[in-house]
Amino acid sequence: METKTHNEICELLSRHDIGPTQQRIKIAQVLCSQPRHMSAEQLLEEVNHERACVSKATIYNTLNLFVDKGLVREIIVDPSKIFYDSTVHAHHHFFNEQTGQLTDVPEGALSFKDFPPLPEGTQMSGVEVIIRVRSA
Amino acid sequence: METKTHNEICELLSRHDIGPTQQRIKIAQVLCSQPRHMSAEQLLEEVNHERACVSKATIYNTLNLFVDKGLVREIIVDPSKIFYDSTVHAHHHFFNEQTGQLTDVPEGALSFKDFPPLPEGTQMSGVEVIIRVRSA
DNA sequence: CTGCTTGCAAAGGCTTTGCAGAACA
DNA sequence: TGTTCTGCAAAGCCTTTGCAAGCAG
Repeated sequence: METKTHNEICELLSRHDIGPTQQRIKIAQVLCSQPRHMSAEQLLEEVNHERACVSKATIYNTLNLFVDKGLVREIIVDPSKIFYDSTVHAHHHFFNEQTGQLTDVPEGALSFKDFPPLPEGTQMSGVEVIIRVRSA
Repeated sequence: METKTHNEICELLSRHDIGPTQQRIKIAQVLCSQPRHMSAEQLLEEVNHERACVSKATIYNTLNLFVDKGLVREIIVDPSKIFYDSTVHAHHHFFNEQTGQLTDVPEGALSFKDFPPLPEGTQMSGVEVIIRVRSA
């Protein structure tokens, strides 16, 4: 698996104003080394692959911190759990309802022709397109 | 509030192959008389507005049944609860992250120019566009 | 009568929180 | 040394489930 160096991760964290602790580095290493979509549970499992060393509470605290600081993005597609996406810039997703797999729509493959005006007194904070699929 | 008649609701239910019990009629009356987006909790409150007569379990059972039968649609925008939408045909949503308000994008106001091919071996089951907004 | 439906209470799963101990500057 | 972070356990919230009582045909 392609990974970023320890230094690259630390820079990434400090660029987002996040103090580099061991646990945060470990979590960022797994989630942010490449474009990925993971649930807290998957992340917990992978981070602690060899031996447990990051607790569930820390996983959640850290993910919320990362979201807060704009390092990762929350994707809401499944009522039972949140996915975290290491790709922050605008892009869209396929969601396989049967497998729970979340994958990226290739950049530029989706664009709008008409786009509606926002409701009065609001500003946009993001657009998400979820293309739900199931095995044929 | 504009409502459908008892008979219209019963027809609607039977058209979807749902046996018309008192509780189901009451729930459908609230949710389906006009285009609405409601959480289970909102629905529970409104159905039992005068005096409690539909239990929480029945609300959930009934909503799942309605979704199953295609009478209403689930909207996943908030990790903490599911919204149920009485408008079934394809349309999209504004979601105000601050107020939790979910509103419809007017029909025809949004269209795609480019649309990506689906992943191998899958068929589409739906497309949802969520435009997240916050008060300006 | 027979099968489906309801509703209570309990369980379940994901996430958050409180608080004491650990880590770091 | 003082502040921040971690981690355990417990709590919280939404939703589902088990099961006995109720209703409808």
